[in-house]
Amino acid sequence: MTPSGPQADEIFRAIADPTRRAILDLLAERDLSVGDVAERFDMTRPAVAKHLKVLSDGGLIAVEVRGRQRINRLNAAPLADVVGWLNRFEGFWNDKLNTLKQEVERKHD
Amino acid sequence: MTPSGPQADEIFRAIADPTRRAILDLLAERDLSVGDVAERFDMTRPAVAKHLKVLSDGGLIAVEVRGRQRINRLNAAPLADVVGWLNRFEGFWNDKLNTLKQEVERKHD
DNA sequence: CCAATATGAAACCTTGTGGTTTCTTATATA
DNA sequence: TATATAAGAAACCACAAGGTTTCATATTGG
Repeated sequence: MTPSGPQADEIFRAIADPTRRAILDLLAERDLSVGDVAERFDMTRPAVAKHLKVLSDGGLIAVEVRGRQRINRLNAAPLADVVGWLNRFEGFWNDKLNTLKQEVERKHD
Repeated sequence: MTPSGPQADEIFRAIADPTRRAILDLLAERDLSVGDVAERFDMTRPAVAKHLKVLSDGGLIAVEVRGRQRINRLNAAPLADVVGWLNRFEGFWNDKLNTLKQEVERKHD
């Protein structure tokens, strides 16, 4: 059972693209207008605007219209779905880490 | 700064597709051959095989050749990269959760 | 050895995705 | 009010992605 609904797909899709992950990283530091974001990437503003749209579709950013510019603000809450999905694998990499730890400890005897 | 290297992209890409996430969910329960996996989806075996390839490229499954069948085993370790990337947003949704908690507590007064 | 089985591989199709350019619209400001 | 600026919208393009069908190959079991 994968996270609920069509929303999850949009979130996973949103973070699948490296540019979009980088945008989220930027917005984690400060709110930025579309143009501000576009300035920091080697691509045109419309391209960046599309990425912002995808992020918005995933609910990962909120857009505040301020005069003629749109300020994009990070909304990390939906990422909790990703964390939730990852949680079910925690046992697996804990097992791995435990195995590793045990091996290290055995070598230290 | 997004997770390091081209590997991260492959991991994020691998988990972006709902079918592939479902496959990982399956493999979390037991190891399965290609055919075993394909049986549980409404698509042809080659299609499933391609998904398994993507998962393998991301290092998320290990394939053990056993006679004429390939047994796919989950390897969740690379998902730690995703967790690592998500960690930087922890402050954000903790803030959110805290806000929520405070509101609930205020209402309970 | 022969037939069935499990899979890989290649060719192909349709749609989605990430990007561009160009044009329009709305808001600030000199 | 005329002009700069910020952004949305639409048309277009190349390539990646997800799927199919068909064929080839290796192993297993009678």
